[in-house]
Order: sequence, then structure tokens, then C-alpha cells
Amino acid sequence: MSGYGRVGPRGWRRHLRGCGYRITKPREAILELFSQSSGHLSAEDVYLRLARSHPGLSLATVYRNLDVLRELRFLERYHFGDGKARYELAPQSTGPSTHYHLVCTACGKVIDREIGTNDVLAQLEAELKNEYGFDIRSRSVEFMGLCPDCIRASRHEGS
Amino acid sequence: MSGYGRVGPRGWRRHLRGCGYRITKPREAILELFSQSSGHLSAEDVYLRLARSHPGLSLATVYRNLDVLRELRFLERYHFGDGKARYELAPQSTGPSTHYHLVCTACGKVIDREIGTNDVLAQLEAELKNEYGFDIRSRSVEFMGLCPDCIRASRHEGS
DNA sequence: ATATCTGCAAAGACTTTGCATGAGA
DNA sequence: TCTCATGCAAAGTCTTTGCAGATAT
Repeated sequence: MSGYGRVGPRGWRRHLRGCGYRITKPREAILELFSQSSGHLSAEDVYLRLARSHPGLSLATVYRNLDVLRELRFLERYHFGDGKARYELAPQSTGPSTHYHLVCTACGKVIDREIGTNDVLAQLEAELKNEYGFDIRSRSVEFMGLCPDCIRASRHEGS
Repeated sequence: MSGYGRVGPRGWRRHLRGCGYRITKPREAILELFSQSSGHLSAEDVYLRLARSHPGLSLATVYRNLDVLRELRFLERYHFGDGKARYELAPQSTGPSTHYHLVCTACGKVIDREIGTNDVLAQLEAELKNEYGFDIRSRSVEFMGLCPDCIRASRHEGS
């Protein structure tokens, strides 16, 4: 559920170093934040949550580090259709992520679910590899709709 | 394969009118363009392709109309991770779309495929409805990776 | 006639970049 | 010490909005 993806709870320092990156306060803080919070955070979310404990932190630094951490595969980036990228701790596995998202288009709530049809998608990916010669690196499966709260709310205002 | 989604090749005029919208040159042109081209077009793509035959057309009008046509379910909007929205003619069915995308993260090429695991996803959606009370309106299934051309190109430049 | 639509230009939202200073190894 | 990282501010990209004139019905 938590952890630092494929490198374990403390291995990320070594991994960063090994790739020529340095261990800095913003990087530690961002990784720490993701390991503790379970949601899908936008750059601004990260910035706001760290602002109090890290005065002077800049949004540009957050963007740069989210990008570094994504290149190192600590984080995965998603687009849920509202124009901002969201980040999430990458799963332990070395392959593409094995979960999907349930996105409420009204309030923006996002629910994570493990994929129960893993084998089906894996088979599909194998076919695609054969048929098109595509090397599939990641997948994104999202279901968009209305959550119970927003269904209720939309009933009360007509429509 | 082509057609105007759930309203048939000529029904879109009636549909627009019925919703209080007017039939204008830009709207005709945009719908015409989507019915003829098979790709996933960004707002700018649409603008550039219509610019020659529709001098004076503005990008703002394209954005506004893409939005109108999406609300009316003539078009579907996707985000493939490069920051721009892409639009595509909606499928005939009244339910969520029944295809997925194969996206090359290097050159941006997008291949459309029909979903062969339709029943699996449909079952999943039914479960989600029961479990979370979500009303699922659309789905988005994307596989990201490298197309053969870009695999070849990356080999030639090292890495 | 009149409510909708358009073009233009300006503003908005999110993200990236340049540069001098500061910090890690 | 020497390179990489940061903060600040400016710029970039995609998209939305305000408004007066034009258009569809």
C-alpha cells in the first residue's frame, strides 16, 4: 500500500544517487508526502501541502522534482481530463501498473482499484506487441462518471 | 466507421436544433471534417485543416464548438498525456465507447482498436456500479509505449 | 426581430525555462 | 570545489472569456 515503489522504503536514496541525482530537502519531502498520502496529487496539491513545513519552496521545484521522480519511475503521472496532471506512487511491480481509476467528473474524486482482469489485459498487450510491434510501457484504464454524492446533488437541482 | 454518432448521417442538424443550437458554417465544417478524417484531432489540428477553406475562422470558435459537440455527444475528448485534448467522433452506441488507444509516447502516433474484452469491462463496470454507486458515463483505456519506428530510432541513437 | 454565434483580443490555468544564488558530495 | 538544485520571475502552451458586430431562424 505504501513504500517507495520498486526500490523499497529506504532504497530510494541509493537509487537517486546512482542516477547522478542528489538528495535534497524538496525531494525527500515530496517522496515522504507521497508515501504517506494515498491520493492522486497535482503539482499544486504537493506544493500546498509542503508549503507550511518548507517555507520558500517553489512550485517550479515541485514540477521539476515530480518530473525527475517520474523519470526514475518512483511516480506515475495521470491525466484525468481536468487539465492538470496527477501523480501517484508507482507500484512495486516492474511492469505497467496493475490498477485502474474511477473518476467522478463532477467533483473530481478519484478511487483506485486493483485490476481484477489482469490476465485479460496482459493477453491484450501481448497481442498488440505481436500485431503492431509496439513496446508497451504503461497502461491507463479509467472509468468516468458520477459518484453517489454528485448523483444525489444533481437530482436536487433538477436536470 | 464513419457517420455522425448516435444521430445518423443527417440527423445531426435536427439534433442541434432540438437542443437550441444553430446550424452554422463552423459547426458544419467541423462535423464534416471529423466525419471524413479518421484521426484524433486537437483543436489546433481542426483549426489548421479548416483555415484554408474557411478564412477568418478563429481558434476560439473551434474550441467553443468542440465543447458544444462534445456536450451533445457527437464527439469524445481524450487526453493522451501531451497536454492537449484530442477529439474523435463518438461511436454509434449509446453506452461508453467500445475501443481503446495505443499511444506512442515518442512520436504521438495514436492507433484505435476495438475492444475485444468488451464483456469483461462491462462486467467490471456493473460491479463498480454496485460497489460504489458510481454512474459510469465513459471509459478510457490507453496503452502507452513505443511504436516500431521509434523503437528503431532509439536504437540508432544509443541508450 | 432577437437570441445565438463569431472573430478578435485579452485573460486564465497549468507548466516550463533562464539565471544567479545556494547546497550536496 | 564543482556540479547539480533551488527560488524567483518571466515566458510558453493550451484553453477560456468579454464584447461588439454578424448570423441563423
